[in-house]
Amino acid sequence: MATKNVADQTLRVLKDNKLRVTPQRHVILSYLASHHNHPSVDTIHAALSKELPNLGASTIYNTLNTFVERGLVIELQNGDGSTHYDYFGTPHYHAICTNCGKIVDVSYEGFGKDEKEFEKRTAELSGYMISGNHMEVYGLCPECQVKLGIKRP
Amino acid sequence: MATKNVADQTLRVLKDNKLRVTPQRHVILSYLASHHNHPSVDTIHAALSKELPNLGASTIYNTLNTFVERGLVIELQNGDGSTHYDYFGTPHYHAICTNCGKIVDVSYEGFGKDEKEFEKRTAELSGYMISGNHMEVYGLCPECQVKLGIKRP
DNA sequence: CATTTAATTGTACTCATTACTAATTAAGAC
DNA sequence: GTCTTAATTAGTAATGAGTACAATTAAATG
Repeated sequence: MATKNVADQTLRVLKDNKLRVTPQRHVILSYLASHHNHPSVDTIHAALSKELPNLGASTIYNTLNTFVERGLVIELQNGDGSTHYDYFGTPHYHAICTNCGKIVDVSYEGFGKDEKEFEKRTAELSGYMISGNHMEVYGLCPECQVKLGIKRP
Repeated sequence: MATKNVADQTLRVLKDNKLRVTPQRHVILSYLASHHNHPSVDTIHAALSKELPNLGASTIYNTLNTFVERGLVIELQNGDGSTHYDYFGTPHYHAICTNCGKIVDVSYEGFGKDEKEFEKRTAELSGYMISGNHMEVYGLCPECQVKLGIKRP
């Protein structure tokens, strides 16, 4: 059994979600699935304009909003004024640098279980019918600690 | 020992943070400390314009940004396009309704401890020097579940 | 293929937030 | 209390992310 490439995988994801398969959607989702750089709309636009020269910014907004509605992708704010996007393959959360805005994925064995437990507890406490969560941790990334001359205790 | 009122408490908070005490800052912080409605800049402006008729929107933005920098207040997005603010008295997190945007505070015995543990683990995994976090859970609030005719399992 | 229905695009627009500047004011020294 | 000065405020203009809209294009279905 050969390993599926990203294009095949994302094609299947689109079909499974009953989304009409357009080159734009396919390319955007493939970009998100193969990069872990938490791009903004601008970043995506710049990266894909070689592949699809007529790709419009409004299409990217539309497409990403559709993906977010289906839960394929999540939105992140890092304080630079624009929204960043992340394809949500395996359970993880984010550490965001308060100095340079860098976002990294964090996970550990059992995070998925902890997360479910947290959602269940929240449902009991609040009465909300939970559909998802964001966990973000803020701080200085290793590079900025060096750059700012900060010693770790 | 008499219980301090909100105005006295917030005055102390401003002084402790070495912030110059202005009526604007005092009134805005008192509003946040005595309301748990997670207001936007507009909401605050509308609520305080009786008390301070000349209060400018830019002052509210400046003031809130100052408070956020000092960690007195945190920012929240509920998807309506504007930023909401919350005075951070005791450790808690937020449940946000994906239908109406309502934000409620959630906490439980031991949440503060869990939170610290989570930050410590994140520091070890990512190398970040942690200064804070946001935990948010999304779902339908009880009112919207009824409104949308959804049965809870 | 032909039809139907949805997606894309570009432009115009909205509106939250920031930048900038002149006028005002809080805090501390005398 | 008055003075000094450095910070804050308020108003307006500017920015820029994101949305609305209408015409065009393209995917799905049979």
